[in-house]
Amino acid sequence: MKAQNIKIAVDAIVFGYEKAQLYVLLIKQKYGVFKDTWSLPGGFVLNEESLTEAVKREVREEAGITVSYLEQLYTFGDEVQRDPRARVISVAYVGLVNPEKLTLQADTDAQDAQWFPFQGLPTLAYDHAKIVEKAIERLQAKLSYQPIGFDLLKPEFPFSDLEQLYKTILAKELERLEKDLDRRNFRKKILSFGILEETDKIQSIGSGRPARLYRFNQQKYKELEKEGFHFEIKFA
Amino acid sequence: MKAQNIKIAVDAIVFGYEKAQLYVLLIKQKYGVFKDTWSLPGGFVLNEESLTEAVKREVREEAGITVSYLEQLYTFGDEVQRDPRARVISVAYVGLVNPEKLTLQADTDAQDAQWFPFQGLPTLAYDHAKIVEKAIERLQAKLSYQPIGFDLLKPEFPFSDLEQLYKTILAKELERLEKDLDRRNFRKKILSFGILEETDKIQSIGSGRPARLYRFNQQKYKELEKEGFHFEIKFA
DNA sequence: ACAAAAGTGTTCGCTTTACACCCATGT
DNA sequence: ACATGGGTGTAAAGCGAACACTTTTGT
Repeated sequence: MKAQNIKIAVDAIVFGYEKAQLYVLLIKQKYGVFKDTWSLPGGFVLNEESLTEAVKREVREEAGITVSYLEQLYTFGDEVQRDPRARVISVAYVGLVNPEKLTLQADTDAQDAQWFPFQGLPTLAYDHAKIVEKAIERLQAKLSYQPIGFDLLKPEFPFSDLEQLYKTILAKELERLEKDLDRRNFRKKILSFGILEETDKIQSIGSGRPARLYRFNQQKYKELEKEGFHFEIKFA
Repeated sequence: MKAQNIKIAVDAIVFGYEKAQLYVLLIKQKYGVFKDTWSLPGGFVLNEESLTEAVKREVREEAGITVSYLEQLYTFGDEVQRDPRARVISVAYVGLVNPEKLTLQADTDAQDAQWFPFQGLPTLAYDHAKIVEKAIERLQAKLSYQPIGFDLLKPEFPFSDLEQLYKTILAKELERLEKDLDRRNFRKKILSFGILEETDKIQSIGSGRPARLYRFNQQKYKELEKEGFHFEIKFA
């Protein structure tokens, strides 16, 4: 039996959200067959680091960004051919960042990192299109049964932002079902969970009545979860 | 930068079900530090095979079994230390087999393969206990939103078998909620999906009224799925 | 005053739940 | 005849869906 000659890499698909737009972080490749092609941040795992460490390191090195949520997505092991001399297996992660980090510093190597609107991604290197597809499915699914939307918002946000986030990310789904999020029902539902606390801040943007800001209470959520509570927002 | 020295392996957690019992397939290790310890079937991925091929091959070689359902579970990459000379990353898969395959042939290397009742697993090698834990969570979760229970039953089965399967696998969950599956409601629900077809066979086992056999119509399910149908059985 | 966004309750229909008796066979 | 498991309907409650007007600010 020949010695195993497979390399292991990680790839990150990092989502950001701002002003009713979902963004994906991409890196321009500098070398190799895919030179000047956009790709997801990622790279080979070092011998001494864990997989999540590797992902975080790559995202930091390539874009100067720290994610606020990270979750393993899937391991793509059948077709990736990154390096002609060796087979590569890639463990893909989904990351979320809050809007403060959406502006990229031009430090380090970050010149070639850029946020792209999810609608309107360029052609991607390797099999990254497949990863993106799986990632958006996961994001959409998780949005309906886990409170991860908050990781894409500022720590304190008006209710309408949360609502708009759901509308944006689930747009395709809602369209297919010919449904729309009902503002009142959505708010009622979320508030009934008791995982949001209202701050005493009120924010006014342009015209219209100013909005009260809310904060997600992670701790409260974890408590409730232990008691058997399930976050769930349905669209049927 | 030192050359990457990480090996990639696959592990399979294969579930079987029979007579209100959930089983897990285990292999007795023949060599190494874990000699004579039970472990999940698995091993290193060959250079030329895909991950799923690797899993299927290992399960075949080590237990002479072919699974009827296979799904990637998770990639465990942070702590596995299988071989003292190299780090090992393991991609775990969940497999399901129907009851016909629950009797192991004594051919090939299968002498050291054995089905263990899920309640009552021995101490496992490596980090396999962690894999088992994640796998049962996945199995329980999927049971409620995907029609995978059928892969654990014979192609034609009485309704009570399906019901008992759910009761068995979700026992912990039902206990925690102090709920029980209602026979009538369960049946009504499942039948309302229109993914079961009744056969004209009637099966009599011991005493009691004989039961009509049903068959899962995979094709019908796929059609419905395309139209936006979601299989779902709740326990709240 | 008007435009723009935030905030708020009620009714209706459907889905889920709870619940008990008869049926067909083996012994 | 009795024991065993299979098969069936209905009523009440709870939840999700639909829906419109008032409030507060900017211009």
